[in-house]
Amino acid sequence: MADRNGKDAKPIRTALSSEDGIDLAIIELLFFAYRDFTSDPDQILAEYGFGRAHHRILHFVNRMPGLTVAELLDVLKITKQSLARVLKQLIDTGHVIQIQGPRDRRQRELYPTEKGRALALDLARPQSRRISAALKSARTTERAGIEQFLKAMVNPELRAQIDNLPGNALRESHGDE
Amino acid sequence: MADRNGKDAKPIRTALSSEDGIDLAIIELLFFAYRDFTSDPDQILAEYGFGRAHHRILHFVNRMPGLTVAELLDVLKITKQSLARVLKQLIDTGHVIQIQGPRDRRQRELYPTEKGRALALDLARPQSRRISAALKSARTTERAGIEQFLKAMVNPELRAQIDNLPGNALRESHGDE
DNA sequence: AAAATATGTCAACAAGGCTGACATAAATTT
DNA sequence: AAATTTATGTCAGCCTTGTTGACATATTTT
Repeated sequence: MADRNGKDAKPIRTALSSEDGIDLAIIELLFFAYRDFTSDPDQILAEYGFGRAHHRILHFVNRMPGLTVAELLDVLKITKQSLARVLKQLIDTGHVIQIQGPRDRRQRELYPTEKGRALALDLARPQSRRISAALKSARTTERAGIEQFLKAMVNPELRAQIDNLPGNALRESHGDE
Repeated sequence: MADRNGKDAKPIRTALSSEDGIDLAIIELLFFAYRDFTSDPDQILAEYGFGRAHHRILHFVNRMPGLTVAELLDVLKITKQSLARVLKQLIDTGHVIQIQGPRDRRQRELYPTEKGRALALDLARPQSRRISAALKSARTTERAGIEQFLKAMVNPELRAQIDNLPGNALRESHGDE
């Protein structure tokens, strides 16, 4: 009757390692790399009382000006109620503006203001600098290999989200087209 | 008096692109890659009523068995109150156990149980599979280049956290030593 | 005219961060 | 031996950002 719920079990004292064929090195590298990659903009955002949610919205509104609320929801994969709260703050602070859709007047097209564009750039700059430095330090100037690897990490059915962004030369052959 | 707080400003209709020398391609690839990289374990965790916080704790307890609460806090960079809530659940469910430190009896050494080790492996497996597939698809079998890039993305002063993990052959020369 | 769609909004809830305050046991310092 | 510091635990409350469900409005489609 001991060990009813798994308590009072024995401790495992050996470290998990690459024994079971798990690629721990890259799993952990992705964790640490992403943690620090996001820390740069996080600091700037805090000055504005913003968070990562604001960053994501601001980034995609800048990358796809005029996208509708529904389109933004689709990229971010969150609910409209979640979006509304954060988007409202970006609108109230004059970083984003809404314009009634020209063909369908129910839609709200989202655009950055100059202020919003400037902030998006401020947030992107340290990330870009970090990437640039990392690319240099990786002796193998294998930028292409790194891009291919990262893209291949994305779910196949969602890779279109990448291809649909403007000026992304990173398109694979799609059979025809 | 118009434009008091940045509202009623003009919309910018041009998309942000690689104009200002910002590396948008890799910024976005990291975002999408990490989003999907974490989605695999997230699904499994949901079955247990766990979240990403549980995953992080479980991972590092498995990778550094016997580490103390203070050491874990240092790796995760969260407060002990945040840790306590989640760690308690892992202990109550028999995934992690605490053992009084042998030299310093104030310390609590954290160990995975068999159950905890099994779950950690279940969570790591799909991530490892995704990485393996991505490495294959990146024609350039430049694993080393990718590892170097990711490591170079981490804050220099925090790279020791990577080096201190067991069985990580990814050590740079540190001058002497 | 009726139904469907795009958006907004209200209310309530949860996870997982945070801070501040205080308690305990054990180690260290005086 | 006494006082202080350290490692940990815990209580209470707050914030952000996600969730669901319900309902309102304007506009487009059927």
